[in-house]
Amino acid sequence: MTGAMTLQSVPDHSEERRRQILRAAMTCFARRGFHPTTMNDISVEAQISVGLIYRYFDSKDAVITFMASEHLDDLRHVLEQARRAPTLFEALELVSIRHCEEQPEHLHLAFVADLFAEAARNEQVRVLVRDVTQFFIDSVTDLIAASEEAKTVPPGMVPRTAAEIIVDSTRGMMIRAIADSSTLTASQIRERQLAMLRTLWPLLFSRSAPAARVEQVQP
Amino acid sequence: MTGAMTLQSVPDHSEERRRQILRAAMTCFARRGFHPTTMNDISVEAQISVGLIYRYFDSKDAVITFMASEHLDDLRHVLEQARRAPTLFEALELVSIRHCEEQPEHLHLAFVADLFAEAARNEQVRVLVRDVTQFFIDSVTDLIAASEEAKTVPPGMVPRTAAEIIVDSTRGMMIRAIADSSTLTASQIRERQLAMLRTLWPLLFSRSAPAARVEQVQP
Amino acid sequence: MTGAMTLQSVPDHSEERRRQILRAAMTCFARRGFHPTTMNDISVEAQISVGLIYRYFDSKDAVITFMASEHLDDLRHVLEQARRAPTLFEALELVSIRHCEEQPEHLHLAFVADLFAEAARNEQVRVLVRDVTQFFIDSVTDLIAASEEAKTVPPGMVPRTAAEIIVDSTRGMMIRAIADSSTLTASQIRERQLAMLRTLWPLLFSRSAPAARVEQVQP
Amino acid sequence: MTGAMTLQSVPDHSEERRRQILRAAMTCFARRGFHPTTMNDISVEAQISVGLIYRYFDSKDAVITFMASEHLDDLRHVLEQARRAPTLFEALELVSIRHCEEQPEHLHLAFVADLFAEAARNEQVRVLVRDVTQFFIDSVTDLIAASEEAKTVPPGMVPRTAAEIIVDSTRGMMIRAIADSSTLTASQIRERQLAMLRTLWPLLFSRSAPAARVEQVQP
DNA sequence: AATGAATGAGGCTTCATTCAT
DNA sequence: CATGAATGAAGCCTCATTCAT
Repeated sequence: MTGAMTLQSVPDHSEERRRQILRAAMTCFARRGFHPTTMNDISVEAQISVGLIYRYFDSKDAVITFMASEHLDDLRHVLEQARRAPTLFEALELVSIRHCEEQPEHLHLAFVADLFAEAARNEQVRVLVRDVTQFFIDSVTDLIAASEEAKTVPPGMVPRTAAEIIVDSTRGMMIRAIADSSTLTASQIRERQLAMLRTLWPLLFSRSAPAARVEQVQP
Repeated sequence: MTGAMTLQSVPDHSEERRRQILRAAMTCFARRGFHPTTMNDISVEAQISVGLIYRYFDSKDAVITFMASEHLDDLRHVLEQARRAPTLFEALELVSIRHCEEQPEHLHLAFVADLFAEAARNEQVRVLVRDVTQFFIDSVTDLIAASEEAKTVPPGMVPRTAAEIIVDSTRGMMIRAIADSSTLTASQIRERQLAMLRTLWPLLFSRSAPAARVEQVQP
Repeated sequence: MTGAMTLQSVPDHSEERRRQILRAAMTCFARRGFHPTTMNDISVEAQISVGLIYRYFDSKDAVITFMASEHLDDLRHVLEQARRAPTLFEALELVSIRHCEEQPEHLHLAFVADLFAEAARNEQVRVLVRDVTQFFIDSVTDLIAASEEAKTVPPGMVPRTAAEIIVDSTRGMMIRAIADSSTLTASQIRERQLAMLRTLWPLLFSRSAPAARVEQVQP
Repeated sequence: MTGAMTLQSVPDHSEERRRQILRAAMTCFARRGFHPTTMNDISVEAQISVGLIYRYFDSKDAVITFMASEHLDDLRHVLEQARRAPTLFEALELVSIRHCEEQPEHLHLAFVADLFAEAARNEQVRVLVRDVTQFFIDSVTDLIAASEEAKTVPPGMVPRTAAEIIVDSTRGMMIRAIADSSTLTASQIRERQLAMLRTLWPLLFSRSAPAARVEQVQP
């Protein structure tokens, strides 16, 4: 039995270390951003030596890239949950709130903002961000298409368009949240996010009538 | 007289140099981001010596901060124009398209993304971004409030809320554009931006009448 | 009995390990040289852990120094054989070819070159190289002095001088072999070495008679 | 006139710096070898900052490679002189003695040994060493072929073979000199080098007769 | 005896900034 | 005003060595 434990705990420990490093890196990245964060910062935060980080990651860039791919995994997880939500609204609530929600300790808004900035210059990260975004929109599109509400959308509004509006405005608001982060608390920001969703909701889904009007606007 | 000329031409020339440096910096920042851009990169781009940059700016950070404030000025200028647009739609078009429009050569998306990322850690930049955002929303709110369309919004939709939706989704879409920048051209991105505005438009404003007006907006 | 076995097998096993490490180190050194070879490289090559190397050697430098002294032992061994060779030519052939002969896989030219370079700065290694060289020349001198051929050398040619010429040109050619190692195969290099010896031979020894002897040497 | 001086001294100064760095590097390399020498060592020796070295050389490896190519240039220069020597003996004397002669301050034997060791692992250096060697042998071959002495060589001895023997034994002796450098002075080493040449000389060139003998040795 | 995770000093290199010309 | 050579702190990464297991 001890043998079994050992067999299990050896890779376990290794994985634990990896996570410890990633957690420390996230803390640092959230605090100062990718580029200004030094490998030493991370090692201090993780309470290990610099050299040890290189046993688990090839380079600083590898840490960033790995962290970005973790972000994609997180998102997948959230959307998995969303798919199981009883109503579309609850599903979207989960998605738009959880998307950039806080880590145990702090919002990783800063991390996500850095990720986007990094995407502008790092091909690998750009592809990741594109995948995340694509997956995000696709999933929300599916959620909408499968829902009751999709049956009563305004004319011209297709699930994908609605999904894009939701995803984009969520992200735009997130950016806004960064600027407001020293004035607003995390829960206030979350509340605001929610409020926007509640406002968009009836515009996107409920309704039946104003077809004529819209027709003219969209040539 | 030489003295007078000098007195007059120096600040003139000085301001020109300043702009030359800023233009070069923007090109570099758009290309590689703040942190990876070196002072040397800028000096080469501006075709001057490194030392000269320090005659006009205290430090690299000062260049970044100054550039951020320029961004605010640009925005003010755009909103000034928007205010003079004949219709709300045209005004919003100006605002949401021009917001992240291209430099002579390329979109400065990367610069804006970096600005947001920087906002997460640099108090000075954060305040600037907050101001930009605030000013942006306020202006759009004013535009809406002053327009004909505001009279026919859906129930519960106030000008400020509509403004927030427009601003946020514009920004969210801009982020999306970064990830897609290697796949899409600048004009395709601009077109997409425009399409979203056209979709949001009837949702936000039309509820009953002003069809005629809108007709004219869409030639 | 177990005790006896342990007492007997431990040093045995220990010596085996030592050799295993040295063999691995030689392979690495031959491949990349002293300095670029890491302790990890050696441990991987020897299929043991890094830590274990330190049970057998105090430091990386100790491995190098020990290996250098092994080189001296090898040489002693070769010269021992040479002394038992039937003719001087065969003896010299052994000496000048075997000197830098191949490991199972490849010439350890690189190792020897590193050894010489190291000699220029490491007193311990320098002394070793001096001893090797001295021993080498002395042995060849003895071989010559004891041979038939020594009786018919050109005027002014003493055994030691002939030995020096042989040793030096052998080494010089070895250096040349390094530069040619990507163009020539190990056996081509060996053949070249041999050809030089055949050329030097009549210059150094023949002056009058022992044709018959020589005939036999070259089958 | 001052202008002319300035125009001349600007590139001059740059070249001077380059040489200053190379001189310092050579001192360090001769003292401790390539790998153990740090960029900091070189900067201290050259009495400049580390960063400045990178203004003149791309990397540490570039310094080494450049230095190696300088070695080739030196050799060319020596052979140029040799070609103008009144007799073959004097020419060879120049070549075999000067080849590894001292810098203003010290023998760069250690540098050359390191060069050979480096050749075993660095393609670029290997090619350089090959070129140096080739050029060396070719030049000596030409010297011999053009000389009076070439008319009276022992049968079977062609200029190229004689050149190879001279070059190889010179190099082998140089290696030997490293091991003896703490026991012998530079001039003693030079004298020994010269003595060997004097011994080889009559073997290689003078002569007429012993054709029959040699014939049998070389099947 | 054996492992290999962990350490941390130290190497190479970059780059913001200064300053003599 | 303008240059760009020069500086040196600081970052990333490697690797000899140690030590708990």
